[in-house]
Amino acid sequence: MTDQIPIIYWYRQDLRTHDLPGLLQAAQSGRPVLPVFILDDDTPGQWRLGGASRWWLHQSLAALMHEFEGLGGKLILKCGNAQKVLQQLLDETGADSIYCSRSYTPWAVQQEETLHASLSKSGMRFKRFAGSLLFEPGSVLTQAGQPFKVFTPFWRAARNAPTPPPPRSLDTSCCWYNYSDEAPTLEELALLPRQPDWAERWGDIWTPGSAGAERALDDFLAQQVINYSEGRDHPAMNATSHLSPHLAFGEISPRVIWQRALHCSEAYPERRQHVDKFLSEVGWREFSYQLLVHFPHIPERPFKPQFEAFPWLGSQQSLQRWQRGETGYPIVDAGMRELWATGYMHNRVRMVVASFLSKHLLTHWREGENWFWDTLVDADLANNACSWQWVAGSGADASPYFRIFNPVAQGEKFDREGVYTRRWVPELSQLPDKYLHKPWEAPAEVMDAAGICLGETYPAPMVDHKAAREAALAAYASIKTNVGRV
DNA sequence: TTTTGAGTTGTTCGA
DNA sequence: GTCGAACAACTCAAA
Repeated sequence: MTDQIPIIYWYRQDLRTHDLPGLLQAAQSGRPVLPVFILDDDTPGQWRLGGASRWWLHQSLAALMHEFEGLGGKLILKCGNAQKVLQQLLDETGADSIYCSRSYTPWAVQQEETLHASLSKSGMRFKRFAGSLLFEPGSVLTQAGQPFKVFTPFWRAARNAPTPPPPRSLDTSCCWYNYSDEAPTLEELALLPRQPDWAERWGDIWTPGSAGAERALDDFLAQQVINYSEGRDHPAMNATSHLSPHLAFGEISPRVIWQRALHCSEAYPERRQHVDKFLSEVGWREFSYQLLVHFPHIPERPFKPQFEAFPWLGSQQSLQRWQRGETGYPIVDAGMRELWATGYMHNRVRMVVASFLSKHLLTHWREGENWFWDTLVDADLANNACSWQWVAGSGADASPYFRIFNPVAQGEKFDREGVYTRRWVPELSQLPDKYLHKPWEAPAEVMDAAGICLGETYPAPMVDHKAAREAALAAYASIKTNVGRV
């Protein structure tokens, strides 16, 4: 009775049931399907999930388990080395096949290859399906057959490439495998923070899971997208999609985003420019993934090799002030505190704080990358690594070295009324707009009236902008001579 | 092979 | 206050 031999569907980064080709094919086989999620903290090494991501994962798994109940099935949880756990499951259930959604992070690619080799030796089938991206890495190449290193031509080529396949739903008539052996509960995975529970109120801000993701997309395309191109730069405006954590955990398929966004463009031609801008942000995710696949050292080493010689400084103490939002530059501190309080930071502010760490504090971008990895609910290896390298100047298509964000000018330009800054740095809330982004310039009577004492109630700026800028330019100049010699 | 045009997100300076 | 130019070459991608 081969049709009774179960298929294991192995969940990792794509925590949904909709538009998941591997799950669909398993279900269509008519054989019983056993969906399993394995928490593997063994294989990823330094890139095991960070704290904020674990909180999200817990909520997302709860949502996915609920989805399976609605489908009449049950998602099984396991933890440990995924290869061993899967081998055990094959033995226990008599399954002969494992399906999954293909991964692109270097450790996961390695893990899949090892698994593939060992399974094919024992006659088992291991099938990987494309589910996380619009364009498979390697499918969009230059005319010379090379990966793109510049975003604009990459995205132009992608948009001219065959369009991603339309999303496909799961049939309702699936046959699920009845797994009765022991498996940990969600609580036993111990993904939630305790003592202290710093995520206590995150449930008010976020709705992890596919339903929350779909709602975020629909709301965005119905409302915020109308003014996305400009609004997206203003952190107080709530003009962005907030889809990043949903995408990072695959709760929504990028093909669904693509299809609905284009549909929105067709229905409302005046939104087209904004929709295109939004899609190009999704395009940056695609770009980062294809860079990561072709240059797997990107999370650890500079993309531009001359940056190996960059004279990074940065003390543990200054890193800590940046992490805690105590730099004395209000827009930087607002961003770092938003991150700590919510597991998220507005994109514009991410650039400002990243520029500040790497250029004003001359701290290695990997310190920032690690901090973001641990604290962001949308932490994504490809986006995180490529974006940090972009800001630091060592990445592909990077920000030029002389582009050093002025945190005062950025605050005044993008948070003119100070709504964002006052929200996250409340000790400055009484300061007039004119001085909000540079409290050290406020006259004594203004500071008194606002109840602020620099160095006591709010830190004095930890570096002088002008001096820091010049030091950064000098540091960058020092590796340029290296380029000439190579 | 060589040539040519272009490249996410900025800042500062001087007119 | 506003505007344009300089920043500083370099690498990429296509013709």
